[in-house]
Amino acid sequence: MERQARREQVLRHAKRIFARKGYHRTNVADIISHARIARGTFYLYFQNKRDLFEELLEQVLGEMRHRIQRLRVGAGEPEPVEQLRTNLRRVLSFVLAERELTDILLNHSMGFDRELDLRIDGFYEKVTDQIQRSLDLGIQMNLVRTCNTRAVAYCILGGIKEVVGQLSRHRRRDIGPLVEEILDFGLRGVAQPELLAGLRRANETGRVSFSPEID
Amino acid sequence: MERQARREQVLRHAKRIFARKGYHRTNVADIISHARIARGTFYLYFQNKRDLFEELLEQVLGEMRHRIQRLRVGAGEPEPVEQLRTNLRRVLSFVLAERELTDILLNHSMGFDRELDLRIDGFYEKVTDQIQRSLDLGIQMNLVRTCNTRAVAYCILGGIKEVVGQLSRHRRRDIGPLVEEILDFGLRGVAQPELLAGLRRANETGRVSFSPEID
Amino acid sequence: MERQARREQVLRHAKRIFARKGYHRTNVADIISHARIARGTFYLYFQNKRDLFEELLEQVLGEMRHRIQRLRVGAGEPEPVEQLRTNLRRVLSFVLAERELTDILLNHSMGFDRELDLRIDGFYEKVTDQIQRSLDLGIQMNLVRTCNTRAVAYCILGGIKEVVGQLSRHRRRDIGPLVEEILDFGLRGVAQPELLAGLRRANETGRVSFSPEID
Amino acid sequence: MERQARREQVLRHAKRIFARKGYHRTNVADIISHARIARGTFYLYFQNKRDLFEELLEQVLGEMRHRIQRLRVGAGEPEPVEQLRTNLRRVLSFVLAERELTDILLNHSMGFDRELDLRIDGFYEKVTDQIQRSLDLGIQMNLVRTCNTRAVAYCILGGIKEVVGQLSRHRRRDIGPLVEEILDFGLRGVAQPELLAGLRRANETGRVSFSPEID
DNA sequence: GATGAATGAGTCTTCATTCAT
DNA sequence: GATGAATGAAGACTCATTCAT
Repeated sequence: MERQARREQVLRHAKRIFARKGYHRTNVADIISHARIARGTFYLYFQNKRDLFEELLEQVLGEMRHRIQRLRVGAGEPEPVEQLRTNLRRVLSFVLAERELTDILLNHSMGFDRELDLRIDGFYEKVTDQIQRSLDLGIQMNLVRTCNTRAVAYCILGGIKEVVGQLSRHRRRDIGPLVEEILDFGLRGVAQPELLAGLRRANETGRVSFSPEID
Repeated sequence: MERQARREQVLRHAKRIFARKGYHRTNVADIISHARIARGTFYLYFQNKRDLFEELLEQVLGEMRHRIQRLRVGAGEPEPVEQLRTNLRRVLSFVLAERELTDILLNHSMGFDRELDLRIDGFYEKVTDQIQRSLDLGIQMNLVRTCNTRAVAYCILGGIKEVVGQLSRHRRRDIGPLVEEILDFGLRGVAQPELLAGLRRANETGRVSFSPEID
Repeated sequence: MERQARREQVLRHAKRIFARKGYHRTNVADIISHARIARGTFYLYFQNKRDLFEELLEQVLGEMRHRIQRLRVGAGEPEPVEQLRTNLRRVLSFVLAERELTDILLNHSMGFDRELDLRIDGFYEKVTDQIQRSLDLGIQMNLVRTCNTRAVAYCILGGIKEVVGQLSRHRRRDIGPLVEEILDFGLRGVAQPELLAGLRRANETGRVSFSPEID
Repeated sequence: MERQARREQVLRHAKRIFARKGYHRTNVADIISHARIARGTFYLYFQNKRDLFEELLEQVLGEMRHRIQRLRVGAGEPEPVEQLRTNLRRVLSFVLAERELTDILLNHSMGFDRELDLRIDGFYEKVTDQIQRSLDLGIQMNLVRTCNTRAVAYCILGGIKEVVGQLSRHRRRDIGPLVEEILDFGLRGVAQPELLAGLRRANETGRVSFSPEID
């Protein structure tokens, strides 16, 4: 367990430096000097620099995968919009809490090595799939207008990436309004026109909702 | 002229390699071996690798800046939506025509050196400003619903970046439907709810329009 | 301390090579192969080749500055001639002891880079000033004939440089007679004619002296 | 002859640049840009950079050899001191007239390649021999005191080199006094003590002389 | 002859990784 | 386990020289 603590100490420092300078401009000397360990010690805990980076990347991806949950339909499940909101909120919270980590994923994405690049690509591909499936489901449920769900999924993914990327770079405390803003924009973008009439921002809660009965 | 032709030959090859392998994994040896020139020849035309890359980057940014035009309001000017469509179409056409070049900007963005990173950031910042100003204008004209225009501008920018990024990587011939899809999504996301009733995709043209008279 | 020892090992080898081949014909490969260290190791101890050379140069200049002492006049101080003799002896001893080092200063002087060239120039300028001041003092004390002390100072400096340069290149054990020869030549060149009658080489000691009472 | 004119044009420019920056810091680009000829043209007139330099060096050495004439003893020949004076005057005149050329020899001496270095060494060796022979002759003629003529020859050579080196770097118009100063210093340094009484500087001419009849 | 684009050997420098202590 | 000195492969850049036009 001592070992694990040590690893984490180094990871903590490396994370900060990678976020600040990017993968290529960060060298092992930077990491060990900040972590206050010897050169050799570094290689006692990590196979190499790429390995350390991979681990950090896996942390972000893992946490992100965990926080982005597939929409569930069924009795007892929250409304779809509510599930989207929760997903978004979880993602943005993570960004806020681990700004450096997410900055690595979002602002220094790509250009490491073939395998890591593919892993990031794969992650985004998965998320896109999930968004697309949700849209397809929405169409089936007659909540979403018919559209090229792949293209729209990319739009949605991109929008979130961008907002999240900005969030990871700039100081910001309260994500609530931001979540609503994104959700609002996205939902309006895909909603069935018929539902749009009922879609408005409830003044009291500032929340987007499709539930006319709440209104 | 001879000189310029040579430069362009090298740029052409370098472009392809940068797009394929990214900035850091590409070395001068790669470039010269593909361009079939000697090491010294490279330095006859470019100060160094970074310089060559900067030139390519400037090509993309310059062309993009040129193709993204500010919305003009006034008699004789096309409808705002039409102007958006034209911008989008011009951007996507460029991506299709110069897939490798745009891939550099979109998929290998960031992590070069401080200055180039800033230049890319600056470009996106400018585009975001432009989107935001358009939204603000739209609100004034009562075409756009009130919203946090900065946040929404990021969503829109991100959506376009993502679609464009995908486009630069995958083969695709016809951008028409894609343009409409993005436009549709984005317009619905920001439009005044009152206008949404009149907004639909005309079956014949496949075009989004706010003009109820077309209907 | 280990570090310092290593540095000195490299300096020792570099010194020999610089002395043999000169600065420009010596490359880092030469140095590391003689010092039997790896390329990287070299840069562990020195920023670059120029840096290493600068250090050697500074060693010579420092030691030379240290060994050339300003003439002191006053009760209890040795006779001026004796002080000159001691200076000269100290300089020549150093040359003999550190033939390679002084060879660098004397036979490969100039042509490195602007800054190092200036440093050597500056050193010689300082020495010339010192010689000139001694001559001026000698004139005041009526030991030295009136003359253009600047020009004569250059003659003296040049004479010493040349002898010393030869000494650094050729094998020679005993500097005593050489010191006397230079001193004799120089003193006769500048002495007040009135004193010259009393100036002769004492047969027993082989030493030049202005002290008539010894006679 | 056209060819020769061209060569000299290039030599003239190269001379200036070599004098200013030294051999190693001067590159072919410098030379051709100043001489306003194409790269290839350079190699039409000179085998290579080293060759061009060698030619300049040979110019200085040749001219110097020519201006330094062996002392002649015999009826109808000028006095030895007068011959020394003439030699010195000729050397210094050349320095003044061809400052850049002599600067190359004197201030950037050594460190080119083995062969050129040896050639310069050889030149100085010859001059030293000549000085030594003159001293030996002087001893025979009872004009010069007994001394280590080799060592003294180096002193004299060095003195002249230094003065000449300074002269080549700094602006100076009138060499007359300088010649006398050096001559005075050198002659006093080696003269038979008996002659020193008669040696003084004639006020009117400023010239050193051993001729008591002038007095 | 003249040109200047092209060449590639030579050099320096960096930095991730290893290994003896 | 920890250390940090040592390594050497990898890569960038320069510049004297050649050669096709």
